[in-house]
Amino acid sequence: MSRHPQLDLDAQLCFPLYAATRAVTRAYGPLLREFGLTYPQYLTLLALWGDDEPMTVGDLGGRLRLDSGTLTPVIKRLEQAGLVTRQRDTLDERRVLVTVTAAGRDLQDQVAHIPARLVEAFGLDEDESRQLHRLLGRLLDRLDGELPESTTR
Amino acid sequence: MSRHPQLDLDAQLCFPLYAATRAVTRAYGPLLREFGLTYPQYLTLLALWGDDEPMTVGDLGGRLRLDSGTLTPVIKRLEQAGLVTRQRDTLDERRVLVTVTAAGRDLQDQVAHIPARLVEAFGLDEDESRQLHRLLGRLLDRLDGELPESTTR
DNA sequence: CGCAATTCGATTGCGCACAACTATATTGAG
DNA sequence: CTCAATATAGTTGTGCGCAATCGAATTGCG
Repeated sequence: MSRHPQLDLDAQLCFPLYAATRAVTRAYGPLLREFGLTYPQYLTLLALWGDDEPMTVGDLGGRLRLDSGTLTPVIKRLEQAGLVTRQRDTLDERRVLVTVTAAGRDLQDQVAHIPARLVEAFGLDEDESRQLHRLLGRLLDRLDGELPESTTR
Repeated sequence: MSRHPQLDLDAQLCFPLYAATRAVTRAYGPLLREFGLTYPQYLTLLALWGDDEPMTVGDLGGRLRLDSGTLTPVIKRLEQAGLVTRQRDTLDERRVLVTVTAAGRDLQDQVAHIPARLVEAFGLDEDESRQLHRLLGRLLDRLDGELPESTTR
């Protein structure tokens, strides 16, 4: 055993959080695969569907808390799949505007059943889900809150 | 806005979970970097410190819920850093035994202060931490429980 | 206006995750 | 004992995450 009880894997929050996230991502895998999507691609679409378009790469990054190094290739794959378009903003050539295509909008209806499937797989009752959601929100606010949380929302 | 309210990013558990995990990993980054470790490498050491050695690659995978495709390169980097050794089990040549070196054991004392630093950064009180831990545990049990949870624990 | 500072996105490099597959070793049925 | 089935780690290929850097566009100070 470890010389320091606080170093025990299961005694901390970090490992259960890490393992649970990967388990959830794995649970989404087969459902999203049906539509040729990965989990980060799906989240990117959720962000686009839930905001006014077009969004810039920076807007998406602020929403998803991902930088351009991660997002650029993800968006390019969504573009390749015909779900979004990318175009330089003519008013500010530094920006790239991301817009959902008709096919991308249609996908909303096809994936709309997925969240309920996952909630079922999670096996938490409504009260537990709400608590977990609240605690994760507090954690996020505390850890990411000091960052330049975009004022575009 | 989305045509389906259940597709809203923040209304679900999946995105807060995903974002919180990345925020926590980022929070560990600078603290672990001081010792030349990444977060998965740190978790791998925690698993080794917390169990009887030597552990096989499969044992580690069962503990961390990672497969050999992920663990093999992680362990090789820990070996490169002089923190663990790898050797074939002479009794069963399929297995690889991972053992912590003296330097690896010494690292325990140096990182022992890190969990408390993170707990502080999380900004959750004791009760909230316990609740979050419990809920994540339930989620993990439910999602990973059906897998061949190794009997070596 | 002129030019330094800033913004924005893309690029590069590294290290995970994981699926799919391979090679080798062990086990077990007949 | 033989050989098919299984167990185990490693390899390969794809797709994130993120730090660091770059190049181009924009802004703002003097």
